Amino acid sequence: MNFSTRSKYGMNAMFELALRYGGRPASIKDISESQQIPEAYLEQLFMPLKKAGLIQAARGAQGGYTLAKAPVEISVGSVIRTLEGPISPADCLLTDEGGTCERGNACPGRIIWEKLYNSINSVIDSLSMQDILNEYETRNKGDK
Amino acid sequence: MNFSTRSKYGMNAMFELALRYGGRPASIKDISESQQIPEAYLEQLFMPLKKAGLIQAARGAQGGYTLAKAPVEISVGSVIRTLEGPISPADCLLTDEGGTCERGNACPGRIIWEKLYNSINSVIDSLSMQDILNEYETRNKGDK
DNA sequence: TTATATCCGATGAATTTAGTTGGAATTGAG
DNA sequence: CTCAATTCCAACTAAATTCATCGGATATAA
Repeated sequence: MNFSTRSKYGMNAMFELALRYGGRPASIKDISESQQIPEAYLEQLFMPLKKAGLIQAARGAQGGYTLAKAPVEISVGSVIRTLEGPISPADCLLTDEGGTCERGNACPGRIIWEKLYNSINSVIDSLSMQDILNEYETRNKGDK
Repeated sequence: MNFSTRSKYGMNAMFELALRYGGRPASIKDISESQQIPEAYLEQLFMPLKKAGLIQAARGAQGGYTLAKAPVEISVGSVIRTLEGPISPADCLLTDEGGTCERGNACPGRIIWEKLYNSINSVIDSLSMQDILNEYETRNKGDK
C-alpha cells in the first residue's frame, strides 16, 4: 500500500504552482528544480493534469504552466486521482471498470475495502490546494 | 493505490478461520477452496501470519490451521500489516525504516500523507475479525 | 507404514513503476 | 527573421514489485 511517485511528485509540483498562482507561468525546469523532480518525468505528469483542466500551458519562449483555477478551487483528490487513477484499496469496488468481483457481498474483505475507500476519498476530497498552502505556512512558520 | 492480493487473500482466509474458530484445524486445501485462493500461494501467506502469532499450525495428517486467539482479539490492522508490511501512503512517513525524506516539513505532500496515514490505520485498527464476522452476517442475512 | 499435512527456500513470469530519449511544433525576444 | 526557450508527444528501457509455482524435507494421525 503506497501511492506512487506520480502522486508525490505531482502534488509537490501542484503545490509549487499554487505558490506562484497569479504570477507568470513557471517552466518545467523551474518547477523540477524547486521540487526536486526529474524534468522529463514531470513533463509526463503535467499532460494528464492539463487534460483534466487543472493546469494551463503557455507554449514557446517564456512559456510554462499555471494553475487553471484558484488553489481553493482545486481539491487534492482531483489531483491525485488524475495522476493515480481511481483511488481504491481493492479493484472489486470499481464498478465502472469491469471491477465488481462476482462474489459481491459474499466477499468478506469487501467490508474492509469499502470502509477504507470511503475514508481515503473523504480525506483527499475535503482538502484543497489552498488548505495545503495554509498548513504548509503554519508548519514552517518561524523557519528562515 | 491498491492493497496487494496478499492482503485480500489473507483477509478472506483469516475470515474463514474466524468462521471455524473453536472447531478442528482447517487445511490450506480446505481454505483455498472455500475462499478461492491458489493453494501454494496461501501457504506462503500463512507463514508470516503464524510468525506474527495470529494463527497456529498443527502438522501432519488431520492437521491444519486455527486462529491463535479469539476473533475479537485479532485486529484487521494486525493481519494487513503482517501481510503487507507497514501501511503508509508514502515511505517518508516510516521513520523506522530509514524513511524520513530529508525534506521533512519542507515537503508539501507530507501534509496529505500524514492525514491519510492516520485515517487508514485508524480504520483498520478499530476493526476486529469479530466485527467482520458480524457485519458479514448482517449483510448476507436472508440469503440462502 | 502410509497418506495427509505443514514447512521452507528457490525460481520464474507477468505487471507496474519510474524514468529516458528523440524529435516536432510553438512562440517571445533580439 | 532567426534563434533560443519551451511545450507537446510517442515510444522505449530498466528496475522493482507482485503473484505466484515447484520440489522436496519434515511431522503426525490413523
